[in-house]
Amino acid sequence: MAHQRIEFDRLFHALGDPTRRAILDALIERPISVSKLAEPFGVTLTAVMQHLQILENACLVRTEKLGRVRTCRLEPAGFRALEQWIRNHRTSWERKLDRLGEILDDDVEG
Amino acid sequence: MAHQRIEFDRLFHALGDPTRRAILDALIERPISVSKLAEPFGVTLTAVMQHLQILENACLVRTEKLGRVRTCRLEPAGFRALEQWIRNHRTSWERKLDRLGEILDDDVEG
DNA sequence: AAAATACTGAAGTATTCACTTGACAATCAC
DNA sequence: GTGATTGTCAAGTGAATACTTCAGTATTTT
Repeated sequence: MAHQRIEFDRLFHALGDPTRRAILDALIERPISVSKLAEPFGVTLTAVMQHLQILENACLVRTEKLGRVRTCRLEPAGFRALEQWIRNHRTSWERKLDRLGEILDDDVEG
Repeated sequence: MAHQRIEFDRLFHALGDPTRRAILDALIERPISVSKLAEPFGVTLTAVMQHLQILENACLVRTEKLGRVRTCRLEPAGFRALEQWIRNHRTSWERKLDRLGEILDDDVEG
């Protein structure tokens, strides 16, 4: 499924940037405007807007403009997709990884 | 923790490429050599080597050279880190996301 | 209406990315 | 040994990325 692949490309790419993960952490607290969001990071409003667009494309953030203020909040879809991706892969990995874990237990601890 | 941040940068960046995710899927089946791994993808050996290095840096893959053959296999650490990241964030998200879910159930506007 | 606020759009820049080519080991098969 | 196989290294290319600046456009506020 090519469409799914692109979705995960966008999702993982979005999460691969520390500023964007920090934006998500900020949005956990509460929905806030773009400029409030930009304050803590040492970057321009424009840069934050660009990050937000990437986060929106990854379905991790949703924004809504009321008057002149654009309010940003978390969007469940992206997180759910990520969890599902892991769940799907964990099933197949577990077999191999747990077996590998046993092997590793012989050499290393932890 | 700056070190942790870099670790997740590498992890998510590694997962953000479809070829690298396909490499991981291939390695679920069994450990294989670099050239066997390269076959299905329409890219050069060198390209696959570069992907492997990124996957190794993300602790998603481990490789070992015996004779002239380098064998690649899954490495648990990266996957475990990813699961932990989600677990850590899910705790804080759940409150907001579940509440958001309820709100969305009430007033879905197009 | 004039000024301040909050964002938007276009364009530019330096860096990183995914990939290639081509020359060079190292190792195995004969 | 010779030659095929398997991988490695260095350098280059075109596209994407993260960021900037600066000139707008709406929307309050006064």
